[in-house]
Amino acid sequence: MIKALRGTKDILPDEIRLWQHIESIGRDIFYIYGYNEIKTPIIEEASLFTRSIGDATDIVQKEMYVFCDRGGRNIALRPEATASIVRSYIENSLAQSSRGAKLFYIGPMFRAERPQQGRQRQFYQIGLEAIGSDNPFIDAEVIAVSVRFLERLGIEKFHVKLNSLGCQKDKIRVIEKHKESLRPYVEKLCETCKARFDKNVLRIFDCKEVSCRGIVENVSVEKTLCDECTSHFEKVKAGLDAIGIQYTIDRKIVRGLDYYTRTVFEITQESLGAKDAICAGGRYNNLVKELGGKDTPAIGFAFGMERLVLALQGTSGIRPQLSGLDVFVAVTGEQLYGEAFKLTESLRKAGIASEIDYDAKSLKAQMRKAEKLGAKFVVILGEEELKQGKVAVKDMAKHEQKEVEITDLIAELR
RNA sequence: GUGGGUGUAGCUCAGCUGGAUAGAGCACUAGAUUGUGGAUCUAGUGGCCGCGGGUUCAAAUCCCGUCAUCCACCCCA
Repeated sequence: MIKALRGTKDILPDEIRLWQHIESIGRDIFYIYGYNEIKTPIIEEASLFTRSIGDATDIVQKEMYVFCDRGGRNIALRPEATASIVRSYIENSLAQSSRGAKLFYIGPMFRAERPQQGRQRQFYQIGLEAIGSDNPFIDAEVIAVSVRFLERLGIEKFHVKLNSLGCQKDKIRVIEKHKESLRPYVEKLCETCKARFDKNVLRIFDCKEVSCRGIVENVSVEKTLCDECTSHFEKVKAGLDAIGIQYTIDRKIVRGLDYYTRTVFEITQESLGAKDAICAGGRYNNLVKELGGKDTPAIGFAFGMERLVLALQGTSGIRPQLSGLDVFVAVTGEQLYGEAFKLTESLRKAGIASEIDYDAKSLKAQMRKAEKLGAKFVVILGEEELKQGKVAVKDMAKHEQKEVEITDLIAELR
């Protein structure tokens, strides 16, 4: 038997209502804040991601699906959307668009990770990007959108963590500084932190090993950002304060993608387990230029759809049901299916959601099926009534039944 | 990539110190007097016991391998 690939899954009709619910609330809130939807291809030239995310990162080195197509091109399944959107922004000159470059997206991403709760190899993200401004109000606005989105969904117990990585110069300086101060202790660090020393020093400060924590505490963390970045960060905080968005400053928020600068943030949610980040994002002021566009600042975030679904299932919030059926058409005998077929078609043509079971045996079985499908009405075709041009219409909720002229049926059901 | 847990009916699971036709609940199908739903009762369908190998007179049960899955690490939404 062929099964779905590791880390991929089917989203079945029962669950998909929840997905649609999330997407529709997302679309609403994003439009309210002035964002427009964009769909970019799932496949891109692999170099787009090695250049944007960083060719030393795990995402690119170990987790990206890369293959050669028949033309010998080096293709990647996108591991995230920001790079694609920036590529599209440059390629389509969206800077010139009157709609501006506030964009949102919903779609699948691919990373060859080991699956666990809230982590799939094909997973879905819903996110947005605001390209074109470095104004700290935009940072505050973008964070506000993500918070309002969660509020509208009815998800509770989430927590905004905020940090600033500073500009490119700050980042390099901070990394060098940390390496310098940690260098004497490298041998005492745990194995993963030894690897982190070269790859991602900042993460050492987030290590759970007791020994590493001890070392880290003794290393002085001085003022790390330049004046401009400090002031920018202060304004972002002031913006959030002004509109009542709660957050905490967390110096450990580092983000794994190379392109982040200045503001970075993460939203965690309690019911998610180890993968508790439901949303993450930040500024990427150098990316547009790096991918060949004009020097343009930008900021964005992404939510993990699977994690939104988990959080929503963990909340006592709304659970959308499969939409009910208007009418179930039942017959009292096999020979009536011809009439029933025509009648059902006329109902559907009139926009009334109708179902019929051509293989049902007894009327009882058909009634049961109507009940299961959640039909509001059952239209019963009986031999006697049909001779007079009538059918029986049963209101399932009221347990009432009456005879109706076929010619009046559609009006009756509306 | 690393570690641990788990693979038995569509779903949740029992059975596992080897022993005869592999079980329950839910779900599904049908029946409980004539052409009428939800409740109840009755019956029925449905299993290569994940896959491959080994030990044994005998394997769902023990051993090895493999795949899948879950949780955690790494990393990350």
